[in-house]
Amino acid sequence: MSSASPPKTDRSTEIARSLRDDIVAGRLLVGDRLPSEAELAEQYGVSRPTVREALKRLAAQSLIRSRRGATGGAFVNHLSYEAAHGQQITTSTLLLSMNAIPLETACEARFAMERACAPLACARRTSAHLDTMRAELARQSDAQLSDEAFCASDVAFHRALVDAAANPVLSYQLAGAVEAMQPLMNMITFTARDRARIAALHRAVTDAVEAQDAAACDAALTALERYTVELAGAVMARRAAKAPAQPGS
Amino acid sequence: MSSASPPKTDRSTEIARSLRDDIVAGRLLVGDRLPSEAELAEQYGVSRPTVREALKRLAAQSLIRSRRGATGGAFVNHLSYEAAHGQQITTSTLLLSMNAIPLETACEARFAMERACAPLACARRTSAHLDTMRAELARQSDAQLSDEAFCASDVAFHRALVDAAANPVLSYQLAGAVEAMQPLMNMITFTARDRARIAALHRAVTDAVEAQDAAACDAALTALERYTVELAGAVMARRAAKAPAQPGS
DNA sequence: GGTGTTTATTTGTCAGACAATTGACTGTCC
DNA sequence: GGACAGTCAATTGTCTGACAAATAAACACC
Repeated sequence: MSSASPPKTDRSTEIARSLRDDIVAGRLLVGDRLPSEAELAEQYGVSRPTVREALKRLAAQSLIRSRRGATGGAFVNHLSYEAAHGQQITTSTLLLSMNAIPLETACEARFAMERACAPLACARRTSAHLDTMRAELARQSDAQLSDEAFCASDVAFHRALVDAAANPVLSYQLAGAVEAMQPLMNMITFTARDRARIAALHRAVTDAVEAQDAAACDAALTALERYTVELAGAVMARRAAKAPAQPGS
Repeated sequence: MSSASPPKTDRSTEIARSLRDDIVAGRLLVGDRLPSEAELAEQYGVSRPTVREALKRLAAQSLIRSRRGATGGAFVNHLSYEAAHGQQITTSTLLLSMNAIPLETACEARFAMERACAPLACARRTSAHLDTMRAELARQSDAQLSDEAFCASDVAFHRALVDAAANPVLSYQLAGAVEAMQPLMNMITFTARDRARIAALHRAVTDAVEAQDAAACDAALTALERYTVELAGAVMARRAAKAPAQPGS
């Protein structure tokens, strides 16, 4: 029953999964050195290029890092928040762009999670967080700011809010949600009035966090969500009006 | 300035990044076929194995899929929720296990996000969701259940709760948080009394969802979080007592 | 004892080859 | 003319063997 079935998957995929299981299950610990490519090739009964493809798969997920030289080899990576973060953003961005997700759905998810952070942020915010939020607020009032920079500032503002919750796991999760939406937001051209209103809502959030008023913060975020959806809806409607239903082929 | 600096990264890493950028930026759309490996090798001025390593990196992130045969090749993948999900779980699991995250922090993040789903779940739950939750509740009352199966049922219960919010983006995010914690929870041996109490709290959550009472649901989840942390804390303390501070090397 | 050099090990890359798979083309038979 | 089978070409999957580059340890030399 073991060798009867022709392997449906590639050898390199199998090997990668085998090694990944070893890492996830703790049979290979952080910092451990994997056998050399030649040894792995012999162990699995394949050639070195095949092993290398498997290792590259793991490297793509930041599970291992490779160094060459006498004491080189592949080492089990310490998955930092930063690396996890980066993958989270890539995955979330693609998920959003490839699945025709209504902006409303994405917004809802994002603000739901952000509201989850709010009580913690209110309880634990430091002056550093407040300073960051106020600094971004100031930038957002600058009429010279490009739309892209405005969106970037928006992201920075919300990141500061999330970080104020002082829970790295939450920060990591939210980073994906917030930053993945930036490309979507970048498609919006903001009028001066839009910006003023968004900044005002941001100010309400900041004030609530400073006052450690979780309920007010929640309300401000809810209002911000509603306005964001409204704005985006208007943009989409305008775009749809300009390029009406795909002409049939 | 272009060729002066010796490339610090591998060629295969560069190629992978180049192709990934093409995908993320939309220059390659879902379903598009990439050039064949031989063509890519020529384009980038490298050999085919190097191209293959790059492609394997992208495959590891579910960005492409490969098929062989006359019309085969590498195609830009449609990133399904399922695939994103799987990566999310792997990443989150590793992040939790490798960063010595206090269980309290992980719990806090998870329940914060789950509470974020609660109002939506209350508003939108269908009878199917309620049925699933009640079915898992029934399983959890079975004294014959192993600890692993109990944990698995716990995960299934919370997944049903999250899915009831009817927001796929939220489901995808939460799946990582909930399932990544399962290995941690599996380390806990539950007494009959623990199980009874957890089941009771689950019942309270279910009743609140059925009654569409968001406040009660929030309260029940908060109580559940507190009890989970308490339980885990007791386990950790017992373990620490048995194996006191690492003896110096 | 300190310093510079050699050397062994390991990854990164290349070239060429063959097997396996799969769709498309083609020719035959009804 | 149409259905069916065989052949073919394109492409990925894998192997072999080789060389280059990096790197730390061992070693020779002063």
